[in-house]
Amino acid sequence: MNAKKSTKQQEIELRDQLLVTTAGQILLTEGFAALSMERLAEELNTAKGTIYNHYPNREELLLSMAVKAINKRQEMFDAASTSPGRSRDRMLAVGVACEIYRRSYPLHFVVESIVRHSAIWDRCTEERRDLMRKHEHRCMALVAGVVRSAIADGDLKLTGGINPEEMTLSLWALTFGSYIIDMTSPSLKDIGIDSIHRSVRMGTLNMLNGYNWLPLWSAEEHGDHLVRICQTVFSEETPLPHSAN
Amino acid sequence: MNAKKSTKQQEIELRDQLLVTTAGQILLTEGFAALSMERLAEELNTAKGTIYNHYPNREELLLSMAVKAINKRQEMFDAASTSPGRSRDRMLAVGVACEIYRRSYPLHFVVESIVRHSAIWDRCTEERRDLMRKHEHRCMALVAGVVRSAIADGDLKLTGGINPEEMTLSLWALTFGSYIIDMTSPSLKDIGIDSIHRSVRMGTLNMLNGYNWLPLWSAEEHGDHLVRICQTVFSEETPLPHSAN
DNA sequence: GCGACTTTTTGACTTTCTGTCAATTTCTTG
DNA sequence: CAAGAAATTGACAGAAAGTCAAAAAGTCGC
Repeated sequence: MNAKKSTKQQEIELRDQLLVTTAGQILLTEGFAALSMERLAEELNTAKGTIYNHYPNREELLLSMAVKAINKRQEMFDAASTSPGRSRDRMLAVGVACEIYRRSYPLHFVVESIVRHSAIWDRCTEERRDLMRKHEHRCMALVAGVVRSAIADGDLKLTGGINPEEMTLSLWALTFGSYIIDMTSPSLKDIGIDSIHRSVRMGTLNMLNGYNWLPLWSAEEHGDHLVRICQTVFSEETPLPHSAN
Repeated sequence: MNAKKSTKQQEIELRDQLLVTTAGQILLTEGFAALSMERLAEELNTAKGTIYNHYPNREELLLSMAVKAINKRQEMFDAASTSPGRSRDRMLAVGVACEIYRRSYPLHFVVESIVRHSAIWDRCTEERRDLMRKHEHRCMALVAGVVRSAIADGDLKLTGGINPEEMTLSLWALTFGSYIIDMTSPSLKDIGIDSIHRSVRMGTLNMLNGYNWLPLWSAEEHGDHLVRICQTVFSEETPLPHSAN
């Protein structure tokens, strides 16, 4: 066996990439219903059996896409949770990471949410599900770590019998829930919701202030810190469009 | 035509009820994948065509179940948003309504979330989708009304350019998102999340405190008010088990 | 309670997609 | 280049969706 991969191996890997990007394109432009293994085979000009050689079923293909997605998210959370400054700056950086992730990688978000459905999830191999769970727990742990560091620094005291993971969950729920509702309720604009992102920002800002996480910020201060973090921690990412929204 | 419905009409309505409850049972006990029109026909001892006489496809059946569910939710929101006391009590009552709804009507919640999927949603008639949207907007409007009354009473001032609907959305997102994550991430217990409901309660409590919604409450005060509201506004509903969680 | 008309039911049929697998082609390697 | 390994193929079986013409059941005026 060569140090370099054989021609055939390369070809297969190349096709795997093409498979994933094609699936992503179909998903984004034509929706979940349009994504069938038959369609993928046609699109790639191969037989259906070849597609099934790559992934044992449609669900596994989706989950493998989701693992790639959450991997990216974890990377961004990593950068956020180790960024410089006080604990509250790092927590804001996590929020910024979520917003950039949602804005810049819409397919990633769609895939992550599709894969949560039992109809999909239940049909995947335990192996890949475990991989997904590990990433998810790691993301959670990174954020919970920021909460813990805030407590250690004396910037935050949790009351009401809540623990750092539960607090992390409610932040995650607020963000994730907003995006899901936004994605699946196309008529939000009609009822006065201009920007889901502003709603999430203000929701988290006020939740953190409510938890008395020092230093307390006004909406203006929050906005200033947000811009700074975009420029420093995530300067290489696509900048947030309409920073004010 | 009689004032009373003919025997046949009654029979059909009866079967419709049976159809819906059977579908619900399958959904809860065996999951979405097990719910097929063929299976329903077998279960009701009729031909497939008869099932299609009731609903033109599986998706419409699900959406009709979702409309029933959101109808119940709207009823509960109605009771909450017109309950006596200051605005913050009413908002807490909405939170209590969500918790009771989630605990006492698990099928309702499952159906509401299933139906949000584009794979389902897109295949339903515009008519029924509109009905669903109307209910959803009505629920949102009820909660936003509580926010507006708080502003009118001088108990709340919104800053940061946010409007009542956006604030409502973030509360709804926190609650809905938590339940979704709880439902689809079976390993939450492993990472220190004992009670999703406590997490939601503390999250909303602190978000409202952060928005400076008067009167500000401690975790203890919040708990006291919660018990009171369960007993007064929702006394006829199944009481919350493990009130402390 | 009969005959004409309407409504409902039925299940065989078409379609669409999943997933399998034996035969065939292509690739690798000594 | 030959022989064994690996990948590809497409026909096939299976499952479920959704259709529809024929049959059965129900309704109603007389």
